[in-house]
Amino acid sequence: MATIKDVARISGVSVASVSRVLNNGPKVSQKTIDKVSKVMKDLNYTPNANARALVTQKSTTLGVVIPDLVDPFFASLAHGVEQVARQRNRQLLLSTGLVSAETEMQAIKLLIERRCDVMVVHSKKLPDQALIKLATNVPGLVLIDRYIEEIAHRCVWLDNFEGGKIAARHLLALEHQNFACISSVHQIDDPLLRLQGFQQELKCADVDIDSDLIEYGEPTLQGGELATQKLLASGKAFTAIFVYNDAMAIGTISTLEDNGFKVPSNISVLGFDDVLLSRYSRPKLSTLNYPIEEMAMQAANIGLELLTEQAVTIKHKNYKHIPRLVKRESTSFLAK
Amino acid sequence: MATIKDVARISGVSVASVSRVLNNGPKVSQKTIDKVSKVMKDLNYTPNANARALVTQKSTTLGVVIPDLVDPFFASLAHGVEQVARQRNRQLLLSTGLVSAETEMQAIKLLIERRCDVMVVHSKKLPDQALIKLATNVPGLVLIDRYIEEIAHRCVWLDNFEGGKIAARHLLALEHQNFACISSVHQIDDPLLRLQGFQQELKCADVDIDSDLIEYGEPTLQGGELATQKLLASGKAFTAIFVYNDAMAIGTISTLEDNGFKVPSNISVLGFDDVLLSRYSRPKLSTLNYPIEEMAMQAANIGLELLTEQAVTIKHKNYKHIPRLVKRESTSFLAK
DNA sequence: TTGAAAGCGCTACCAG
DNA sequence: CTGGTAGCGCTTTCAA
Repeated sequence: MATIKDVARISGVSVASVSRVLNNGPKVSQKTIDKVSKVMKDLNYTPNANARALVTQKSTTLGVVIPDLVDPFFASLAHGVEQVARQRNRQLLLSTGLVSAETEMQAIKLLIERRCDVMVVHSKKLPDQALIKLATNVPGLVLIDRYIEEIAHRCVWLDNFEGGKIAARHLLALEHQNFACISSVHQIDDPLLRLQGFQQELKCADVDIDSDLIEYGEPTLQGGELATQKLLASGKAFTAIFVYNDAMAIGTISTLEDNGFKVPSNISVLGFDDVLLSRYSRPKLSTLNYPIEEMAMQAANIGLELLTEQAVTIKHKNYKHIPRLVKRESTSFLAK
Repeated sequence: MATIKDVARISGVSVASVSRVLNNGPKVSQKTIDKVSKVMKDLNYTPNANARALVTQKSTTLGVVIPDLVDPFFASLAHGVEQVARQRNRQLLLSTGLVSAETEMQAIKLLIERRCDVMVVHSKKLPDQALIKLATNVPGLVLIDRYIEEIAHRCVWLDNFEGGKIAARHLLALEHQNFACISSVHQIDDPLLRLQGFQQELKCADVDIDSDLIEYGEPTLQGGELATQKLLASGKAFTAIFVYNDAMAIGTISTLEDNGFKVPSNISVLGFDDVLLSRYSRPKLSTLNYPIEEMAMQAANIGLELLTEQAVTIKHKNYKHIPRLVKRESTSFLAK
């Protein structure tokens, strides 16, 4: 592969001049530009980004750390970051495979080795302190879907608790009184917060939720089906159900209909996330929109800003997002 | 950020020695190892991958070029490559945003600038010659979902024509005689090939397909709905329909049911791709499995191999894949 | 077992 | 406007 030296030698100028035309540097004669450009083309010369990064001490990459690429939710997150990367002329570095604190740390380390200075990190397992320390080392590190007080200005997150409350309000407004809930077994705060918000709002309306009508499952279609079967097996009646995410909610609808219930005329089902799936289900799923793509874009932009601004000026900004209710077909007024 | 020099200075050894412990180099005393390791930890030293790549002239990245990350099909492709990357200790470099020959080329160029030597490329717009030339410059470039005779040993692709035939055989075996087709408006070969295969196999059974019953649309839910409406508007009868992909097929089912048809009892619907969606629809979609994730893994592995083996030995391998019929609920025997 | 030094490809500074 | 050159952080001979 041709180097800058080859180009210099063949076009009969110094490497400095070649470098100048490469970077549209100031003060280069048109003659030199033409000559060098031609040789570059002839040689099929491609500048070495690693060498450039080494000498300029600045990165042209944008990192993103997510558990998985196959989950549409994280794909959207990555997509958001990717858009910013393209727009800002950076290359996307993706690190995945996170199931533990170790792999999360490993993924971040890999990015640091590449001297990636801006990264959007989705971490649920690393302790606060580890993340805080990392943040001091990586100027453009931004956390997504997580809130840590000490680095609040670098956290873009969704208020899950409020999400639960919004869900409750919607179902209450539809005059439901008998609720069930399906939550996720996963060891992260999100499901817990959603459930707590839901219950708190219910309590405000003097409604309680029978503990037999709270079930847990894997956050998948099958998880939703299983949990719903358990709910049904309890023999207790309910007319509305708040489900941890859309995939589970679709499993729930499926199981409900297999058991002779109509959604929403007999039972209303409310999901969470508003992934593509929710628009494809029949009935179309009512859900809470989790604006993950925009959040990811915002996070990436914040990371980029962090590099330039003196962090102080934005230290006290708040990047909390509130999910938005999307009424579609799976929730309706309680039938009298 | 601490460099190897810092580590050397503080631990009182040469940079050469530090480099040796970094690379588990041969012939380093345990004493040196311990001393240096401690300093590295104290300094929170992280080796600079760019500098390493520069001097060793070898990359530790794995590139992937896809149009988009939000399309689950491409997310699966990226996921496949990502798994190989992790497994082989490489970092994933993702380039997206492809709608034209220019952007496809640009995406690939970006990877080359980073001196990425192995890449899985999904390109539909670049001409054969451009790709062939690229392949000679990038040792580990592998094409996915595309077949080019001259570099056949570096193409991992699906036989779409055969897919169409399999679809026809399935529907014929179910005793259908009156067919409709929904294809994609996109300017790529895939939809055309699928349609041709479908028609050819039909012809073998002496069945023809009315040209009014071939419609085109965007390869999305809405595209499927629109195309189906047009089909219905033609007023011609059909009992089975072969749709370009799963998203469209779900749109088709939706529209059919809105118009009083039952799937599959009145009309059978067959999709293509077998994306996650197909398992979430009701009725569950019968479709042709496109093993994109495994294909992506294979492509990545081939790229890696290309780096080591003398290309000759594998020059004549064939990486054609045949889609596999997945019978679920949306196709059934013709009702008498 | 260790260190000195050359150099990977490039940028940026300083002279001219 | 151009060339010479130091050096980014690292690996890898070659000597010691």
